[in-house]
Amino acid sequence: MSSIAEHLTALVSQAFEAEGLPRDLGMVRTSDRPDLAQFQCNGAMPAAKLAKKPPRHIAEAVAARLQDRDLLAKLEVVGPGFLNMDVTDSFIADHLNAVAPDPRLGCPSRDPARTVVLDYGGCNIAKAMHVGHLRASVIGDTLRRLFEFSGDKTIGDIHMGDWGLPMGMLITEIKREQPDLPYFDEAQSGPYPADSPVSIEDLERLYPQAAGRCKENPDDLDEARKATAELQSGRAGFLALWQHFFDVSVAAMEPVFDQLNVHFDLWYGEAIVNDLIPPIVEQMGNQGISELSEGATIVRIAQEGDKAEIPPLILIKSDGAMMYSTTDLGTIEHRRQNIDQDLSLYVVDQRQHLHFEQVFRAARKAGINGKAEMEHIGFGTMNGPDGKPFKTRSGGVMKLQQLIAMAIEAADKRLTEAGLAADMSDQERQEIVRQVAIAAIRFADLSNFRLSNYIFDLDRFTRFEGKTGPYLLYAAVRMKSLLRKAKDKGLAPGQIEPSGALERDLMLALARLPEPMATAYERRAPNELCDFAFGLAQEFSRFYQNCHILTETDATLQASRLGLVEVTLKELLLVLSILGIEVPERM
RNA sequence: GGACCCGUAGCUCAGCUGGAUAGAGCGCUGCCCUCCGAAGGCAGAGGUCACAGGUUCGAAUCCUGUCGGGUCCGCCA
Repeated sequence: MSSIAEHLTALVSQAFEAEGLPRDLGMVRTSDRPDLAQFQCNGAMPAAKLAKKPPRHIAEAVAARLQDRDLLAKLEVVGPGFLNMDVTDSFIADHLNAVAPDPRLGCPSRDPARTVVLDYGGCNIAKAMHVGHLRASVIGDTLRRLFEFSGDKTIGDIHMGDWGLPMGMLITEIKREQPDLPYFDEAQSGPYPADSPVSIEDLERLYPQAAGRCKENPDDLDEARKATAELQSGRAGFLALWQHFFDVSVAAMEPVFDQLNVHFDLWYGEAIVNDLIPPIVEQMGNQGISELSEGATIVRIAQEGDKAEIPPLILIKSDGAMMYSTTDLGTIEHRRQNIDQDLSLYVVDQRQHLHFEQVFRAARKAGINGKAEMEHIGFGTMNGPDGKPFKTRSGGVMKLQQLIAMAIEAADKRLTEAGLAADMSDQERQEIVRQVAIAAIRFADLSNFRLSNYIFDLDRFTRFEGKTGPYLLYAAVRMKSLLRKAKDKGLAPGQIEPSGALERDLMLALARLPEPMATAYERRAPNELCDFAFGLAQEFSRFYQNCHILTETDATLQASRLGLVEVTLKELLLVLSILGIEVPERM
């Protein structure tokens, strides 16, 4: 099954080939000028150069080979050599009837399917998630859903920051407050208590406290370094304590990600690759890739063609400790050993672009990535109304939980204003409020192009009017409501029949689905799906406004329109599910 | 100093692998509820696509330069 545009592309490509021209000139796409035609092909213009013939002549020759009247309602050559096409209403209707029962709604599955690891989240143990984690997790989760739908096998990895100096700082800080805990007694090696001696609140308080102390006093810093080294070399008490940090932190993260509909398959962190680091360092030494420079072990990664000199990757600092680049190499090694992966996507702030360039080059140089391609999927920052990075009113870092709470409050207010969800139980209403809030946040974030910075404006995002998540929810709920009412009246959706212009416009919009799906995949650009979902909802509203269904007296037309509503809903729900947006039954 | 990202309507943003009259939302003006959810629809005003060159039959899109904003640049993560 393929889209109408693909179907036309195949035909027009054949015609170009028959004219002795390259096939790919026959690419047909949705017309930029819907007032002139439904579909267009611009291939005659570039062909003119190759064939040294006027583009109009080429377009006319191609057109002459396309006299398939069952398919084309219109075929004309316009302007310098545009090939404009309309397909017949019956072809469009047939296409939709074929696509409607398909769970993929006509979207092809990628062949060959690949195994793709997506690295998003990047949260740190013992530190509350802040707004910066929102984009990583929402974009990453959406790409995971998109790749999975497109036919790939996907693995989402949160890739937590759970190793290194901050852990040593925490250990020494806790020792200061509770020196009698068994974890610090070198004489014993367990078993240790099952319950954590610290809560997430403790950790969030202790970490900044410890960091401040280490900054002030070099002796404290040394102690923290020592504890870090002991942890990393496997001291049992410290490992047991660290495990509590990990568990307590994950337990705090899970509900936040649940609220956001963000899912991870793997809750790995840096700690898991600890043992892989020494062999990698040794290997790179043996390969002659690394070298000593100013006391540090570095990997030079400059390549020919670089516009500027790219600084080397530091594998081991002059004090013997490793850098996060080293850990990232460890992660690549870990994945190569454990996952048969074809591609790794790193959904991380664009500011880290250079870092990933360094890591990828070093990994390729040493061959530790195996067959896996690696790609940094950067994104811009989320700013406050002043255009600067989003902060709380008092100027501090805003926690992700706080932001979600604000969105929920705003959504609640909107629903009250609109008199929605008024007759529902508290529990039901609460869930709808959450769904509206998350739809607002996710849609707002995803509808901007990934690399752009954007301004977080909760008031705007939670509106039901305009290009917002709540508007899409409204549109989908209205469809559900309509189908419910029809069912109550004993009406069932039927075959979609060719009918009026409004129906045709909606059908054409529906038939386009594979295009944004493919573009979003190729460019790793969820905003393509947002644009499509919004355009579809608008097209539906137009149809809904003007084509009444429940009062329609022509039974065939009525069943056809109901069928159209049903497919529209299916398609909208599919796209929204990829965006991680849930739609309530009513609101 | 060097590199990367960005500059499009009053505001917030799409469009950028070259194509016809540059789009959307908000805001603004005027219409449309005896009818399925008006949280909607229709019509309209509003843009020298930062600026200057270049390539091309054709440039918001590609190239060069200038100006303006952001970011990054070996021992933090």
